[in-house]
Amino acid sequence: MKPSLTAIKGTKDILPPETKLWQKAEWLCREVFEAYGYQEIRTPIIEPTELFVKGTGETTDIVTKEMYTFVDKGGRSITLRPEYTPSVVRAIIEHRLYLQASPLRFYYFGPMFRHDRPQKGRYRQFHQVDIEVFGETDPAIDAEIIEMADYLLDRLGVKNKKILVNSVGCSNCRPNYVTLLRAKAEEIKERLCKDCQRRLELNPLRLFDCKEPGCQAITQSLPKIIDYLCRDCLTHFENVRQWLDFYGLSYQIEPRLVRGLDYYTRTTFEIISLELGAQNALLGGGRYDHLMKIYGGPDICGLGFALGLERVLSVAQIKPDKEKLIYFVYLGEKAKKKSLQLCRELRRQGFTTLLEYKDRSLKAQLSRANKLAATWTIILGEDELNQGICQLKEMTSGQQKTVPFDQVGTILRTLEKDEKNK
RNA sequence: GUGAGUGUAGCUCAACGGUUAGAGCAUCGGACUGUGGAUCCGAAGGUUGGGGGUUCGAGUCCCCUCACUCACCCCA
Repeated sequence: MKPSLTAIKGTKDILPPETKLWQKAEWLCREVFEAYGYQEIRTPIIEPTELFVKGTGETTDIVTKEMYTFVDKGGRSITLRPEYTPSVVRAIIEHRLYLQASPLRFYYFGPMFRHDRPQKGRYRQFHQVDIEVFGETDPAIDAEIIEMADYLLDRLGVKNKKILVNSVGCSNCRPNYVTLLRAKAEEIKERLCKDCQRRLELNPLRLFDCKEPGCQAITQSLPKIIDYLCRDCLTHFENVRQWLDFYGLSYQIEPRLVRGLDYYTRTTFEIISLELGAQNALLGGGRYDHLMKIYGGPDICGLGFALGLERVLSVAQIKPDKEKLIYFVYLGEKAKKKSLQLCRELRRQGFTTLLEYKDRSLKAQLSRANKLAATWTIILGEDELNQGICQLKEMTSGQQKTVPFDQVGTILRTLEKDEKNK
């Protein structure tokens, strides 16, 4: 029978041994980001609702129907963050971080909250890894973060991925294009699906997102934004492409790639998995040149991406590092005491050891050690105790040797070293 | 928010509308009293998601509800 108290819909417990994979993935991300000069930043999970209304966009789906918003005891409207970028921008402005030497490079891990209908690769509480760069206008940085993203996914053992790149223009060229697109689309409105007719009204750019084969064929003929970029945007995009070629990355220009957040300008990109279903974007991001200004900060450009950890982990081929466990097997109260003492010493020397308080047979204890995949067991009974020794058993070979108490640590260290040299 | 599919032991799954709902894996114990992995034996583990209905009889059929899954939508 299902217990009456369960995890909230769209959320889930991450249990061992799966947590090992999370740790490993997080550690790999950290290593890669630090190698590229990023520093960790941590901001609160709850933020003023207005932060997202202003930045993410008043008309976006995220803000209009997916936020976890509540009024706190002080009467303030609080929201569990649905994305991360606005928080970083807020923190930068609040602490005047833009006065430091630019560019600023930050990375971040944490849970995000969106009230979507859960499905494969989509949860209400999900985890993102996020990087942001502020104050760098050079198109080389656009390519650099894409290169870093690609490298990170390689390190995480993600195969069958594809880089999609586009430019969505800027406040100079996009409005003209949108007007043109809307006009052209109006002409063929009848042939579009119902959803697309609605998109046409709200956000014509999203027409290209439609999955109906019919619509995809029709929208092929519609004008594409990359053909209508202003000169600056076009130059920027061409530069980004040159740098991507410089890194030897294979990518696909995807004129259909538009982002769901209002603040994007120029470069947008996604890396998708070819092994996933409908929710196949492993990470997505782009440039947001005016976001800082929207919040009343200085006019400093920014860019970054967010990576969905659940999705990445579902295709990542990573294995947790094997830990060497030393399991204590003891017989009798006196042996237990001595074992605990040894156990404590070994832990202080950096070994991973385990002693369990079950008064079970030697056989059962060894069986347990086996189940836990212990590398060694230390066996201590009356006989050993009287002689001041213990049995050190190497579990894969089954070989066992007698070791005086005061030499256990040294001998284990040599054994470890020997194994490394193999 | 819309649609479809699925809910049986901790996990993976059986059981034509008909005895007391079974098996494998996992757990614990024993065979083997101080030596694990293999094998055999045993134990424990269930309000068949919940509620209502049809029926002599419901895990099975019907309705409601909840949860999960997938898709739409949206996005990481």
